[in-house]
Amino acid sequence: MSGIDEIYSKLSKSISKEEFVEKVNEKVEQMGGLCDEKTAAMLVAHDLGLNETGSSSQKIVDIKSDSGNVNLIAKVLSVFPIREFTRGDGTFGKVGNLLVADETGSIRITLWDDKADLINQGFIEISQNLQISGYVKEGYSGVEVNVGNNGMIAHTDEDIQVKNSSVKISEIKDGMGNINVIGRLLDISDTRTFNKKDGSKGRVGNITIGDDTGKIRITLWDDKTDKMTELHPGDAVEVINGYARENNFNQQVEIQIGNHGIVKKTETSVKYQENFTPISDIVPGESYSIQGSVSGLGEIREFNRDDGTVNMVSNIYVSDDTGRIRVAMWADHALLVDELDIDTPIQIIDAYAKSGFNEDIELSAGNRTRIIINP
DNA sequence: CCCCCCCC
Repeated sequence: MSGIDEIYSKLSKSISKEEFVEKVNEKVEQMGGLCDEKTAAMLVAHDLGLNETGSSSQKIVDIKSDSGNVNLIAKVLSVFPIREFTRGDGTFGKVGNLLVADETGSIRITLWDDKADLINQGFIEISQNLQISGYVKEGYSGVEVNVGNNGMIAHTDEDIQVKNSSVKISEIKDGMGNINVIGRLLDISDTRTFNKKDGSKGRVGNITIGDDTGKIRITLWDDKTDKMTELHPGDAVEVINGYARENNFNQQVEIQIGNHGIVKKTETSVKYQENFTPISDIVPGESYSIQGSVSGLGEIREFNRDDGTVNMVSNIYVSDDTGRIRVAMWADHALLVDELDIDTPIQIIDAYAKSGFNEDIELSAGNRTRIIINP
């Protein structure tokens, strides 16, 4: 082993002796015994992106598509679920992705097979600091670092300052963590209480924010719901360290604010423009916002739901240049008919479209819908 | 981890 000791001495900051020796032995085997240990050690160092002067870590901003093998130290911002696939030769493969960042930027990491398994094994989690060795490739969404058999993922104690940049709402995808975003507060829900699995009471509430790229629902849990009483529609709101999840309710991606997340008022100015859909473009199965004027008014009706509770509904019609649609206004919204006349300008924001009475398309204005009269 | 899409 003396041949490899000399090489290892320059890499000792980046990899344990044990792991290095293991990789050297694997390399010798891979080469069918055609190279000696020292050569194998040099190849392993090369695979790991560690050159022999021992200067190891590359900054993310410097990683380019032709960087070859690289070694970087970065913080995990997001962990994406593993996918399994079948290769052309019939064997199974696994692939997983991370988003990591250092003080110079962020980059996507693609993990293959055993390395992808590290995600499921809980070895890789959001906010961890990792040392990563892999090879750079131009991926689907830009330059990424691939970590396969010859690569390495290790925990590191090194302190990493992450470039703290906020994202636009349209960039937020399922699975993202450490999300910082600024938006205009559009809507605040009531706080609901519910029973947790362990029998204790939980609290949950929602706000909706928008920026110039879209809008997104934010879910606040437990103590974080207290913050909602301090916020008002129109406020500029900053989210720090949220995480994105697709809800299992209507498959929309939302920002979750857990223990480590923050929501607060900020003085930044935020542009938001509601995106209204022409009435003739509405198809069932999605939420829409429309703007037009009242062209029909119904009565408030009370009814009993299957579970015995009483609810009320009123129906109105709204017209724009392209068409006319029925809008069912549920619960408190039903009372608005008393404030409406024919031709009253109105905006119905975030109402669900479905096929209703007589198979006509109608909008359902429930408790996630905002209705603005005389906007 | 929780939730309207219900009426005639």
